[in-house]
Amino acid sequence: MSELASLTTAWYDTHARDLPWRAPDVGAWPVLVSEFMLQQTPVVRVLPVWREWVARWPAPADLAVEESGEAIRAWGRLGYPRRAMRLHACATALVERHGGEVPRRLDQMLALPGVGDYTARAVLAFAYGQRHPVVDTNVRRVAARTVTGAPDAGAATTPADLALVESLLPAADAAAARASAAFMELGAVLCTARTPRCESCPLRAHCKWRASGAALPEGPSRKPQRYAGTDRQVRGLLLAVLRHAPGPVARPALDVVWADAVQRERALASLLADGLVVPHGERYALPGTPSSSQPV
DNA sequence: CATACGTGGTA
DNA sequence: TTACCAAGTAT
Repeated sequence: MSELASLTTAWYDTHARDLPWRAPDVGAWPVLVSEFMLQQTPVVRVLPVWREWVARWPAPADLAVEESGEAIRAWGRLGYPRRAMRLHACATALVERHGGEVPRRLDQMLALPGVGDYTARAVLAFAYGQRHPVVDTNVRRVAARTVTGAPDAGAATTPADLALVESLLPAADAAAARASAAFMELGAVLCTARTPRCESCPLRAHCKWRASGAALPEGPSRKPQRYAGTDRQVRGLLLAVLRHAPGPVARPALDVVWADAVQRERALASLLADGLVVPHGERYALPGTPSSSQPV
């Protein structure tokens, strides 16, 4: 089964995108930062923010001494700002538990805030060259199409997915880590969800899905992902106001972002519950924002 | 196991 | 223009 890995790795050797977190001298912390940012956010939007973060906070300890509100502000418009909070909490945990280093053990990685099955293995593979099944949406799609012939993977990552991908990896650590990057790249660049470029694929002669006609799914393969009118949108609007404010913000400045007061209050309450926003008397701010005598 | 959680580009 | 989709995690 290593045929798929060797073909994909050979393709990767000549076609990989030149992404900065893949440079050989990049440490485990910048790799970890990239993985947090890449959770559900496209590469092109991550690039500028990642550069800013690793220049500003080159080690976990540099971020850990900041207020979490600084992380939220620097997160910009990457989306899912809870990731910024978790990355800040992760930096703190790295300082407290691991001397400011990124650990090399899977169980220690999985115990970190915001680090799940994918991120833990991705960092160990890409930063430390370890052999782990690195299973993201790209890899699951590539495996589903080539191996099982399905047009897409199931809704969630299963232990069977991990086992299947693990069985595809070369035995040696470094080769396995490179194959993991190669499978992801293949899914991101060629074996895409909507417009696969099978003509250019190094696996075209081995792909069960292509052999059966490579038919794309009829309707939506996943549940519809609404945004307009949801609490998520309202949270985003509220947080955008606070990100751009120099200090605590009074109610009227928040009220203007959404007409429905019930939904607005619910969104603000959830931001407070998440710790993304903290009260300053009658006003609100990102965590760690100094109180100002000049109401905004 | 399903659901909540941002944002913007592309077809 | 609507709708899909993008290197997931926590609950």
